[in-house]
Amino acid sequence: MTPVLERRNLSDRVAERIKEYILDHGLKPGDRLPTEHALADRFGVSRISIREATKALAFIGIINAAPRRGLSVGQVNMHRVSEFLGFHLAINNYPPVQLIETRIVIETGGLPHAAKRMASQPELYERLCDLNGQLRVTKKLEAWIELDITFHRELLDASGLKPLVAFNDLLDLFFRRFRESVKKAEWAAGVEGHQRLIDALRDGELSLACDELREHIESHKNRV
Amino acid sequence: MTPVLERRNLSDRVAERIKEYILDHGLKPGDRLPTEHALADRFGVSRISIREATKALAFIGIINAAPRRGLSVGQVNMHRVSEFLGFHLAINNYPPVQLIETRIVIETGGLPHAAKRMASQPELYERLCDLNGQLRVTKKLEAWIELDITFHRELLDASGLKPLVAFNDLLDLFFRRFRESVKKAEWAAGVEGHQRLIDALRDGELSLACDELREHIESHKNRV
DNA sequence: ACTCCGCATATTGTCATACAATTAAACCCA
DNA sequence: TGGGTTTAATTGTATGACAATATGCGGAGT
Repeated sequence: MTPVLERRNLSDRVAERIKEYILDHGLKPGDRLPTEHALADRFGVSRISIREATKALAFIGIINAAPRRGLSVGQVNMHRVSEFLGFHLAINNYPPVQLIETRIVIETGGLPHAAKRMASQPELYERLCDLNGQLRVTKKLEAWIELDITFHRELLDASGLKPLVAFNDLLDLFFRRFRESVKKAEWAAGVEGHQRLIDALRDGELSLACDELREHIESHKNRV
Repeated sequence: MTPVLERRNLSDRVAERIKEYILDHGLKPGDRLPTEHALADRFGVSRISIREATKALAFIGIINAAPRRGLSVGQVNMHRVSEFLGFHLAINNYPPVQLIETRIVIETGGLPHAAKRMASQPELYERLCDLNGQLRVTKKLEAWIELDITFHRELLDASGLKPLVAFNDLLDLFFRRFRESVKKAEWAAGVEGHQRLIDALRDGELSLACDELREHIESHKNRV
């Protein structure tokens, strides 16, 4: 039926067609797609090509595949994207200082929005305070790192700017290794820094909060 | 040989192993990988699984595949990722206001660094000035949009923060459609805004530059 | 000896087929 | 009607085969 598409990898073209199919039919995340066999018939290619295309799409979360449930539209997984981009950055070796500076831009950039929202939603402060409380009593390095990441993520999430959160997820890949060299004494300092930061945010002391956060992130500079 | 990895899609695990292989061997873009058969032997899986994994990786540009040349490490194709992020947007619809605010954060966040570098590298100013000059005399909308994107890219690039530039490239995808609704009268205003912005940057008037840029980007808000 | 043409060969691209694993749905029986 | 069991549909993985194609080697011609 399909009169031989152009050149290029067949599976790439198939992936393109599948995306078109989703958009043309107005499918939303969770909606189901035809089976692999049906798609193979529809596009006039073998199941192999369909699978290579769906695998590629599934890899980044555009679609999900499960035995017996078939294919369905997925929510694109930002974390997955972060992994790839992280890989990209890893092999390109961006200088750590640039990563740190970028992180400062992203995180402090979210603060004004977070402050605004916090003024009308006190539970944002509560949440961050609670997280920092957990951080304060955590003894194991690994758990501490996870919590620290969560704290920074929630802090940025409080800005309400989802794309910014996605970018931050990405940068986190690199900071994991920095975090692993954190010293015991620095934990406490970090926790106190967090506290001053969110208190300043709550009180509307925006520039103070920015300074605090910048200093907090810059402490990584010593370790590069 | 490999004693049955964990659960999960075999091809996902293979993709993971391939990424590890690249990192462990310190391969750079352009370096060649083993052939599909060799990888199949190495990982103890069939060629199908290797192909599904390599297809997924190739889809976003982590590796390249060509007949007779074999597999090689690629540069992650920002355009490819953008495409897929754009698809994400088409399905999930981030509120345009969030995108605009995110963009303001990214671009104004680069300004302090740009100002610092511009003080010691006057050619950065020259370059931007030249670009804006071209912008001033461009008559066709399409060319104007391309130039405008280039201007903003170079502006951010002047900050020296490559990761920030990468993020901005992602956001650009979303702004293309806004730009297409630009009115003739607004072109001129945009060009003058650019000029005031870079002049302020050159003069070290940082907060003035930030205000100018914020206002410039916020002008998109009217069009959503 | 040097150049250029052609061919063998290695590698990805695509296909057909088969079976395993899983699970959602249908069905049967009490 | 309810619950357990069977069935069937769908993805997951493997094997084998052939096509297409570019690369590098070798041979022929000058």
